[in-house]
Amino acid sequence: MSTRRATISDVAREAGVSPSTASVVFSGKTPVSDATRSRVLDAAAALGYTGPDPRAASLRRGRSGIVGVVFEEHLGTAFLDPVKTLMMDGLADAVAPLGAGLLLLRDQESVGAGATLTTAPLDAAVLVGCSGLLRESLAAVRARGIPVIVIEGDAGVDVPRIGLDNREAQRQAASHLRSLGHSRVAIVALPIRAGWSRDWIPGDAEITIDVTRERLAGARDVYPDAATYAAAGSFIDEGLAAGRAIFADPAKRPTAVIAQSDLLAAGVIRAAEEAGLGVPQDVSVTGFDGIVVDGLAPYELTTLVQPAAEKGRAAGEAVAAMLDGGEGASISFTCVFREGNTTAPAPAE
Amino acid sequence: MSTRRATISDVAREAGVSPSTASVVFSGKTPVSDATRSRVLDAAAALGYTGPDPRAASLRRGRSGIVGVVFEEHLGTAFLDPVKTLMMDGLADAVAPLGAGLLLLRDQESVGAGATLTTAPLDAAVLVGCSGLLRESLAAVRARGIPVIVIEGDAGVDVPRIGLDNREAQRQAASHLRSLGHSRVAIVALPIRAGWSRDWIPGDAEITIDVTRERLAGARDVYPDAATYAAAGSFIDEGLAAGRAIFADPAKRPTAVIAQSDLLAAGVIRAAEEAGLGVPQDVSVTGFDGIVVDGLAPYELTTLVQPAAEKGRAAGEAVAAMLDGGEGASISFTCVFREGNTTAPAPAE
DNA sequence: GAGAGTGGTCGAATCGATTCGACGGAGCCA
DNA sequence: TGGCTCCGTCGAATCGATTCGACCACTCTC
Repeated sequence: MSTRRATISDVAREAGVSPSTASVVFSGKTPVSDATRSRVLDAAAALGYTGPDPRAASLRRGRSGIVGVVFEEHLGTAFLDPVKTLMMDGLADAVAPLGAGLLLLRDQESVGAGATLTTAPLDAAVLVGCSGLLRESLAAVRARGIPVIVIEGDAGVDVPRIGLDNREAQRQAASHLRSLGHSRVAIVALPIRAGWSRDWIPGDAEITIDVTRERLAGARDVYPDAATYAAAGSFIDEGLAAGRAIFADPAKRPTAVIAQSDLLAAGVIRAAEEAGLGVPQDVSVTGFDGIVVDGLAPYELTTLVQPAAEKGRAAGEAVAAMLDGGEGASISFTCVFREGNTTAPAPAE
Repeated sequence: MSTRRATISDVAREAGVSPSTASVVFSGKTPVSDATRSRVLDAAAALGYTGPDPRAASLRRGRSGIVGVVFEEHLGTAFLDPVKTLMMDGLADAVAPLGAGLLLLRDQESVGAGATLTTAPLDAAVLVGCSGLLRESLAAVRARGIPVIVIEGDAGVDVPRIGLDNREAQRQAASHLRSLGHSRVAIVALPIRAGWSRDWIPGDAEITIDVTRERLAGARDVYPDAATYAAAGSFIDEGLAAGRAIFADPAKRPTAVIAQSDLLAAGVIRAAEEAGLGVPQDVSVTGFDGIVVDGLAPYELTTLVQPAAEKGRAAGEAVAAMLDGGEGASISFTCVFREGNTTAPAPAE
């Protein structure tokens, strides 16, 4: 049938009230008498009206109930990272009270591609990282008065950000190793730039990914000359490959490895086992993130626990505050050092 | 300043054209002379107009460019599952040409919670699984004429679904084991219902989760009496726990284990190693999903490769078709058996 | 009994853009 | 030069709901 769907005016007419009253019955913003309410509800049922059209409502109220989350990488890749997953979780929790949902957006603006920062009906946007590509659409979004916040990235001075004390935290782990007497230490870093393939990097390599750079700086604050191998991503298999490279030459084996993520650390541990090295007797390994690494038992990583879910939650709360007309404040989170059973005093020479 | 943001009418006035013409400049739906176009664009720039308001546009066009993805579980949990992640990826790809994005929705309708199926401006909805809870909101959504499709679940006869030949596929794996001469076989199943804690289950246990039931049926088609241990989720650690339970009694050790997911299988393999059993010499293990299990090398699971990304893509395409006025058709995908190095002939007694 | 307060309902304006048929003028061919 | 087509622009209606002040009929209170 070609009869178009019922609108709230139809319902109002059917119930013999004005559209405004009918609207109020559904939104509950104003008291309505029980008699009226049930008349309207009955009329709605009779007409098959299932509530106000969200599109029209969002136009009128100026709110869509949608918070965009923008990732730099392919969606599938983003969710492979447990830290991001946790963060999303916290974010989802924090925006729920706003009655908002999370819209997944990709950073790329390729032609004919999906919803973008500029075309989606967003109330706010949360950037996870921030590449150059993003910058221009960002301007448009901000011009429109949409609150923007960035997690682990830099989107310009006036965009509030949620950060982490990466350098300080990593320094803590390194200090821990030094206090255990380790002097020959290797570092397994995260990728140093987009599209990076695993390899050793020189001490003065240019590093465009903030997290990598900061954590590396922290490690080098303690071990300025530590050999560094940068992986192609945060995966156990990458850590394994890095570990193999590191333990390849028995003569140059370090007594400790600082990995920039727990997954990398897990791989390094496996490589150590492969090489016949005991963890932590022969080699100590530290991670970063404090996530649960599935399948790592019985090891418990010595690592830096970062409040991943909290970061997401904080972003959500900042968004809420900005939507309320407040100022978005930058927040920096602190990692907590957690000693597991993967670090021990350096073996006697 | 309290000057409200510029609208397209403001731009039109500034440029000395009608609003309709200005609109057309931005949408590109109708040819416009170059002179007019640049006048409008200049006016827009002068006024700081950054393009049509998506809210208003979506009201008028009747499309929001948003496809809702509804999960049964907590978001964080959903993304822990590599199969779902892949599926999301495929889905994202398939809806991109529609100019649509993915809105994450949770199944729960708790009070004051976030965006819901009924309050979000959706063009279509994709359900991942379908619990009872969902059913009612589903009715409202469908009444509104929004296409709905379900992946791995049952939302009623008239909701098209994307399925998998779980039973047939699992039977294939079991047959493979039988052809290798295995007769003492154990099964490690996925959870049999929501909130399940790992434990052995009797042969006649009631199973409310479709995937689990179907795969189990496939395995039992070949090994009707196989002891079955149901895990609490699809994780390596769960597989490890299950494996320990299975290999606990040396007298009753099976020579093969059918795991309902690759992650479970990985855990089982680890448990076997722990128990001093070689894989595949002493015990064969099969998985299900065909994902890349990070850190499982050098093993290559004998498993059933399911087209996870394809499922998502198919869902997206079905949505596109339905949005085009077509009928949404149910599709069933087929798994491909892949022999790795985790199965071998049964050891001699 | 008059004035103040109150709970509920109504009207009308508004949110901002899109779309479709109409229309005016320019170019083309005979 | 007259009729015809085609292109670009314009007007006006429309998408569906929300909101705010006005208003009305009562009920308290003194």
